[in-house]
Amino acid sequence: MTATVRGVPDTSSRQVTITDIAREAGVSVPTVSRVVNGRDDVSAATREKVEALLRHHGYRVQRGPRPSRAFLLDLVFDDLDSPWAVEIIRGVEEVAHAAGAGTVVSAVHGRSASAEAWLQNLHRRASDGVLLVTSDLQQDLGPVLRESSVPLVVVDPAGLPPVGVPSVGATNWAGGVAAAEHLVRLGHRRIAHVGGPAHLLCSRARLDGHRAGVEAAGLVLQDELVREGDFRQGSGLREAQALLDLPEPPTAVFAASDQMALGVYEAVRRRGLRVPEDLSVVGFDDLDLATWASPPLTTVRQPLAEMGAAAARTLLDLADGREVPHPRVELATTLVVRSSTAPPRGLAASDTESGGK
Amino acid sequence: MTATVRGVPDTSSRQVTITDIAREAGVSVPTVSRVVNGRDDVSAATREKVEALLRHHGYRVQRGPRPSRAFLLDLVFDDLDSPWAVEIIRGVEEVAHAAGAGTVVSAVHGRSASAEAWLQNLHRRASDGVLLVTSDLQQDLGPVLRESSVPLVVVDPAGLPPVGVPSVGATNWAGGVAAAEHLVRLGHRRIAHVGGPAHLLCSRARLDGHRAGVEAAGLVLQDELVREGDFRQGSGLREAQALLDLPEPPTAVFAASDQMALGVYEAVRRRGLRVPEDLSVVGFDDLDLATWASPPLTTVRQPLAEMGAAAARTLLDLADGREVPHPRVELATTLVVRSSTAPPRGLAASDTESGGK
DNA sequence: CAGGTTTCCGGAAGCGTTTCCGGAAGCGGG
DNA sequence: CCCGCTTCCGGAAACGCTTCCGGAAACCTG
Repeated sequence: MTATVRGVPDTSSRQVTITDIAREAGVSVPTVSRVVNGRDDVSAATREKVEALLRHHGYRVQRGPRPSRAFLLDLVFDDLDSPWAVEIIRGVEEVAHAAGAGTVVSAVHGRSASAEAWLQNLHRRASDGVLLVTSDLQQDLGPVLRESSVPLVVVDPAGLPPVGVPSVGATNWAGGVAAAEHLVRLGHRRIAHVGGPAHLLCSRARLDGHRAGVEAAGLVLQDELVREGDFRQGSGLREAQALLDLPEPPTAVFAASDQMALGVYEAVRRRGLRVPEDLSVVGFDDLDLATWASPPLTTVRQPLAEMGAAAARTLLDLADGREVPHPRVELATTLVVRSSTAPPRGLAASDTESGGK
Repeated sequence: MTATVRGVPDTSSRQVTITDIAREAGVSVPTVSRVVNGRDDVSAATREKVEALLRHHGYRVQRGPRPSRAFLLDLVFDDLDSPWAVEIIRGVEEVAHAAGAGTVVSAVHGRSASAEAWLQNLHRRASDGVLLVTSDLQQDLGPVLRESSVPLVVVDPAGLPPVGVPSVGATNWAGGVAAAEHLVRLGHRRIAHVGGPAHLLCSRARLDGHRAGVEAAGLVLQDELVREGDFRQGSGLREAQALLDLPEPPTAVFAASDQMALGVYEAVRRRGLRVPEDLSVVGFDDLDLATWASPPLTTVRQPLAEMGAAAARTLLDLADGREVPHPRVELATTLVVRSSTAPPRGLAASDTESGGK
């Protein structure tokens, strides 16, 4: 099968118009127009005939009025390098699909350079709205999008979203509290934090929650136990190694993402230690991989798909010119206890809280 | 901040036209047209003035000629429930973005019911082409898409793609051989296979490769050691448990996906056994999670992003009416040795091949 | 300053499509 | 056979936009 394949079957000379179709079908131009637009005041016979020709010539409308809506939602990530993203995509896609809209996924790899070009594309395809996900660009793009009057919703805002821009997030702070409380109850006193980039709102909220949960038990979160990562596994490994090198290493680690938690696992493994016997680990997100890590990871569940879905619904409301009742939504996080947390070594399982899901 | 937000700022009465803008700006209609289309034969002052009005009124083209290309690529998955997908998306998005096109991601959850509706959407938005990923729908949709003359490329074909439809895959068979050879060289004799759904081409190829690799060493792959999963973790767990229950359990497992390999990990963990001491495990895909599993997973790398990119390039070629030189492409798989494979218990590390990455 | 070139813009014509309106059939009931 | 009604379709006009072309003004160049 070495035959090559041609893309457009009929590249005769010029795009066909309804005039051509009309002439060939022996009907008038308006009639063809009616068929194309699915009006019902055309006889079955005529419709059949015209439709056949339409299909045969691969007719595509090429001037006429543009539809008021493009039925496209733009979903913009900073990067597409994590299973994280697919959860959001799934939520958005489901809602968009139900509304007959397509989901355009893009990544503004890093810098505004490509963002400029991306904006042009956006404008050309007349997207109905933009969902911006945890992006540093939020600050740069926000105003531009605002001005171009494209509906905008921010998912998991990186900072305070501009006024008038609805956002959907999760209760990061509460999640941090829950994680800390869980570990405290197990008897841990030195609970380290491996956070995300400090300039992100969600990172700060998780850390503050952690601190609050610890302090509620009359403990303090020492500075040496707070490390900054970038949500990726590598940073979890790196920071966990630093923590284990401490003269008095922690007995538990709360990592601000599941991926970093896996990095912590690896640091533990490389030391010949074990989770949770030597170190308890709590993650954040509850991605698929949390269930299937060895051991299954205790983590703070963040309903990513639901967040995407909620954001998409809000965006569709905006695009339709409906009012958005709740410009700021935070969905609840919940602690999911699995097998990566246990009482610290040397402490009898007093009021044990570990165990299966 | 309880203020509601309105989507469309100016819903005065009627959509603004360039005629309105022209009148208000005190210029002619063609001039506004030129500004809108970014022509360069407009003075800076005039352009500025018109652009301001355009923005202010939120002008959107509403008739004129449609662009010949929509600059949209449709990327269709069966389901969006795996980190798998995001790799493909990334590859496609990169190429599409570079070509100024958007990537529309959708999931035809299961059945043709929604596929029908989806096709309608597709047609309405006049997508430039469709990338179909490992879908059972390939058979159903293929012909329909064919007739509607939408360029189509199949990624990781589920079966033999229809003639005339280019496809991009990976050398699944060779990957299976590599995995088996690696395990045989470590001294394994009973190497089980946990495969994907048998009706998928890639599943069959991986199993056949496994068999071939084993037989090349003068061994046979016994039927009891061949299990069928669905590429997801749960099935890996289930099938591995069945294998471990065998009177003479295998000393190594080749799972046809990384996710199933993690399921195998979990089965081993639940038995109180260890990887690789008690069971060597090889996966397939080399997703991110393979690197960060405990222990890091030896796996057959499948260049998913590159596959997506190659498919997208092919699709763009088709959409442009260029000829596609290679209707069928298979990208190379490579074995990545990490720490989940070792010689079987009771066998001295003869010609050891385990070790770090 | 004459002549040529470039820059910038408007009038007119044209694009493919839709909308409006009216007329020709077809049909059943008186 | 006529009447009113519906169904189906065509001519003409309108739609919003683009392209073509020519002319006025500004800007050089010697």
